[in-house]
Amino acid sequence: MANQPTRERIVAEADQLFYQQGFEHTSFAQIAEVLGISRGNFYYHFKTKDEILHAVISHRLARTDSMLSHWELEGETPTDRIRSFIHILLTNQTKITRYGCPVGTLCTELGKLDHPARDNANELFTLFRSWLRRQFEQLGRHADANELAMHLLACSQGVATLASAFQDEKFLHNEVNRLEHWLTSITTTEQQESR
Amino acid sequence: MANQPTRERIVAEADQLFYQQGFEHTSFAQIAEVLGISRGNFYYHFKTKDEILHAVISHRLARTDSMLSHWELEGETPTDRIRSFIHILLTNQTKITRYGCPVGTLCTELGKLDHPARDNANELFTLFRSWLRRQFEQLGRHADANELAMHLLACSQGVATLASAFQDEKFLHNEVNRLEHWLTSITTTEQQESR
DNA sequence: TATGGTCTAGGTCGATTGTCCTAATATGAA
DNA sequence: TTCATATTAGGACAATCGACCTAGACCATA
Repeated sequence: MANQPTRERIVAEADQLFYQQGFEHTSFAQIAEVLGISRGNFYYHFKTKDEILHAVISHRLARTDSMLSHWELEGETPTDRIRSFIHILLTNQTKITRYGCPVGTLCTELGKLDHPARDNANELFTLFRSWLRRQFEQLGRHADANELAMHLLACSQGVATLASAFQDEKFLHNEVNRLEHWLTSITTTEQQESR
Repeated sequence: MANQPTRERIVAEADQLFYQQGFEHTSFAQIAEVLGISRGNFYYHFKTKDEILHAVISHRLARTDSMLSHWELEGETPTDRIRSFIHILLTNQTKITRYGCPVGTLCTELGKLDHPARDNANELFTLFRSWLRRQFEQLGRHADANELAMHLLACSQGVATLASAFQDEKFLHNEVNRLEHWLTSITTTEQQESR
């Protein structure tokens, strides 16, 4: 049977390093060195680097999926749930300020590399997008739910990029406040319209 | 004397390839092949790859600076000038949909590589930021000019990232319309407040 | 025609990359 | 214990990377 610990350790470390240094810039030698295992050992668990990338993306997809489900159970109203999304910017503010958004930077890199796993990585975006769209629909915004979801996704994406470039956590907080106000205005507008 | 054409051709081609494929993923061999010159010829004009990167960034800085000056002369009101900024998303929509924002993707990559030229590349952001801040100040928004500039920068940044990930030009147009409405609301709000 | 500086071509270097191979070790069932 | 399987270690491979070097072509001026 597969030795899960080692395989999982590889995926977990590759996940971190791909995020912090980028996929291409991270080598087998480095992952092996950090984990304290030999380079050759890799090819028992993964035959190619792309296989590791695929495993990392799958891992992220699963983790994201469970996080969204958790938000679904935790938040009482759609507004609360959308707020949960906005607040990942605060939860991960240190890492985001250093390395940007894990989803956006990976998709951008794979896009430039014209890598086959690009569509796979984009699924991460789609996961958030579909979830957010559903929340906006539950808010009564059936007509423009998709547009609102994409807008919120784009905003948080830009916030992460600039916060990372300027290493500015204060800016990040400002934009989170702005997004919260926007979310409130969306909600109240909807309530007014639905009356 | 220096043979400017060859050096300029190297910078121009490296500029394109760094944008389309990323800095690290672009090799000397490829640039040389595209230009039809020998690899060794590079090292007469540039001693290291970082020198080429530096030249590319300087080239972009100069071009951006002249573009901003042009907008300054062309636009009659601050609102018109800010609109010019928003409209680069339309002007370069094809490239942005394919490769994302040239500034954002470069800064993100250099950040992950922990490259010394990172601060240099961030100057591109600062150039836009300062220019936008000045426009908002001329709009009377002295208190939050910097915040508004950062916000607009972040929005267009996020739009470029998502338009690239989803290869969606329609979304890009939607967001440009949204930004234009936002700009109008900013202007009218200011006029109301200043009365 | 000479001369000296500018520019180019092509080969070579060590280091690193992803990949592969084989031998050794660990593990667990018979 | 015995043996098959699962797992690991470490060396070797070709390819590619950035970098360097040298010989020669080009070109202007004297």
